[in-house]
Amino acid sequence: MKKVTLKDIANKLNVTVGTVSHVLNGIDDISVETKMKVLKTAEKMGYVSNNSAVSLRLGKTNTIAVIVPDISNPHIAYQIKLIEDKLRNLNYSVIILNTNEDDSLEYKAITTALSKQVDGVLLCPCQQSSNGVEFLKKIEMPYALIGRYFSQIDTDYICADDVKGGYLAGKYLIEKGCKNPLYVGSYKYIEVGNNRFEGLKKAYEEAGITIDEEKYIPISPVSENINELTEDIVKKYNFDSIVAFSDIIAFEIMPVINKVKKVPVVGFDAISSHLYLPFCYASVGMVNKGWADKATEVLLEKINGEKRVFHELIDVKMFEFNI
Amino acid sequence: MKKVTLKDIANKLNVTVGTVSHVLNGIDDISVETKMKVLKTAEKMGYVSNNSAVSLRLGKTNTIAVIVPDISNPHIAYQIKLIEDKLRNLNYSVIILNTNEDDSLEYKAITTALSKQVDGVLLCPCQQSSNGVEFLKKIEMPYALIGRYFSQIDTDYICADDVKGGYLAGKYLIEKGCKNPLYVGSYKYIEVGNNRFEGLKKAYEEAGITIDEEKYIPISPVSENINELTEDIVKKYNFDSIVAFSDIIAFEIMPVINKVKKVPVVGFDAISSHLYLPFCYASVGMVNKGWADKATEVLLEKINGEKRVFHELIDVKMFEFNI
DNA sequence: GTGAAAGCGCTAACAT
DNA sequence: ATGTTAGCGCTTTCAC
Repeated sequence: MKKVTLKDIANKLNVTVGTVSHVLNGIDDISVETKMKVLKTAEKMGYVSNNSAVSLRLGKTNTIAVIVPDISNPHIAYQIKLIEDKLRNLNYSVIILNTNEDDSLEYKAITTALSKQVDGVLLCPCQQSSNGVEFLKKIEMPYALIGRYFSQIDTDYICADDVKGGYLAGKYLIEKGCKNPLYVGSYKYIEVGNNRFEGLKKAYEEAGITIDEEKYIPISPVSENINELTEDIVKKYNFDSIVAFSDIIAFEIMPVINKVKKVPVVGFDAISSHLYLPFCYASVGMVNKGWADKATEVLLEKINGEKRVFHELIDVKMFEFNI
Repeated sequence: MKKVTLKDIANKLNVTVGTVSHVLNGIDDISVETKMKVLKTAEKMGYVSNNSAVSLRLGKTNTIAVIVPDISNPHIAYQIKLIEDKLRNLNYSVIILNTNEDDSLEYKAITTALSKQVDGVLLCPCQQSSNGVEFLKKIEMPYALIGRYFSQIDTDYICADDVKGGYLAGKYLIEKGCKNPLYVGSYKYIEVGNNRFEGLKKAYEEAGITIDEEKYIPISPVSENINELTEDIVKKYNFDSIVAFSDIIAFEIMPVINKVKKVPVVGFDAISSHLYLPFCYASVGMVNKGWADKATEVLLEKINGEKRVFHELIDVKMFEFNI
C-alpha cells in the first residue's frame, strides 16, 4: 500500500515539509495561495498523518487504553462504549484490550498498551495478582482502576458502591419475606464480590438474621459447567432466595434453580437497562451511566499531573425489570 | 512518568544501543555476560519498547483495527473477542473502534486507524455511504468487510449466509403452520437485511405463498421509541409470525407483540449461544464461531500481499433455545 | 512566508 | 562481540 508523507506533498509542490506541516496543523503563517495548494494536494493524494512519527516527536499519542477481563460481557461492553464516546469528543482515541480473566494476559496487555505509548490506562483487573497495577504504579503511568479495586493497594479507582448494592439486594429480599438467602458469588479475590456479600449480611443483620460465611458460594464467572455446579448447590444448601454476583451468573443459574423451586433471584449490573431482555428479573445497577464518565474524568486529571488519589464510588439502586 | 529507552540502558552499562537492541530482540550475537547484564537491567528499569519508534523504523505495527457500528451489541462484542484471541496468538494486537452506526464517525475511525499505522482493517460498515470502503480501496490498505457487505462494490467480505438464514427462518415458521410472516428489518441500506428477506420469501414461495414487499418493515436498530413503533405495527398489519432482523430487535418487540397476540418470533445472531439468557426463543445464527476466524485469516492473507478477492459466506443454522 | 536542520527511539547495515 | 551511523516522518526552532 502507498503511504503519502509530508515530503511527498512538499516535493510535488516545490515547498518544504515544514511549510506543509504548518498548513496541515493550522499554524497560520503561510500564504493563502500555498495553503490552498497544500490542502488540495493532501486531500487528492489521500494523506493521513503518521501518528508513530508524531508520537515519537511529541511524546504523546492522545490515546488511552482500556483493559478489561471480558469485552463480551454486555455490562463491560456498554461501559467501554460510553468511555469511547466521551473520549472521542475530547479528541482522544481508545484502544481496548481483553484479558480473558487471565493474569498473564493482563500483564501482556499492559506492556502492549505502554509500548503503544498510550497517555493513560483504565484497567479492570483480573485480581489473581496485582503485578499489573504495581508495574503501572512503579513506572508512574497515569492510570485508574475501573469496576474492581484492591483494598491492599492505595491507588485510584472508580467502582460501584458494592456494599450498598449488597445491602439493597438484602433489603429487597427481606421485603419479599425471604429469610435465608444464598450468595452465589465470584472467586474470593474479586473484592467487590466480597463487598456485595458484606452489604447483604448487613441488611439481614438489621433484620435480626445472621448470614454466615458458608452462604457465600464462590463460582467462576467463566465456569464451563455451571449447570452441574448449580444442581449441586440446590442439593447441598437450604435457601429461599439467591443473590448472584452478576446478571450473567444470575441468568445461568435461574432456570436450573427454578426447575426445582421458584425463588427470587437478584443479580448485579442491571444489564437490561441498556440491553433490552424480554423477561422479568431484579438486579442492582449503577445510577445514570455507571463509572464510565467518572473514570475518564479521573484519568484525564491524572494525565494532567494531578497527584491526589481518587477513590470514587458510583451510587447504585435496585432495578426491577418487568415485561 | 519516566520512559526508559535503549539509550538509558546502554549508558548505564557502557555499551551501545545497538548491543542492547540485539539482546532485547533475541539476535544471538552478544556475549552471555553482556546479554545477562542487559536483560537484568532492562527488567529492573522497567523497560518497555517504544512501538512508535519501531513502527517508524520498520513500517509496520503488528496491529490491526476492528471497526464496528456497536461494540455493546453482544453478537459483535463476541466476534471481536474471538478475533482478539486469535490475533493475539499470532502476535498481533487489536484496536477496536466504535462508529455508533454513524457514517462520519466511521470515516474518522478509518483515518484514526490508518494514522496509527495499523497493518490491516476489519470493517463492519454502517452502509449509509461507501466513502470509508472506497478510501481504504484507493490507498490500497489491506482490509476486509465483516458481517455486512456492499453488493455494488467488488471487495473482500466475510458474512453470514443471510439468504440461507432467511430461508431457514421461513422453513421454521412454515413448519409451525404460520402462513403470514412479517419481517421487521433494518434499514434498506443494510444489504444483509434484504438478503434475509429474500431467503424468507424464497422459503414461502416454495410453500406456494407469496410474501410481498410491504411485509418488510424497516426499523432502526437504534430506535429510541421501539415500543410505539411496534404498537403501530401490531395495529396496522395482519400477521401470524415475525422474523426480526436481529435478536436485539426481536427482544425489544417480543413483549409488546405478545401483549396483543402470542406469535412465533425468529431473530438473527443466536446471541444465546454465547450469552446465556433464561427464556425461550428461536434465532438463526452462524455455525461454529461465526466469521471471526475466517475474517482474520483473510485479512492476514491480504496483508501478505494476496490479490485475490474473497467473498466468504459462513454457514448458518436454526437455534432453538429452551430452558 | 518559507527553508534548513535537529532530534524523538529504534533497527539494520556496515565497520572494526 | 560490539561500535557507528543512517534514516523512518514529523514538529519546531532558527535563519533568511
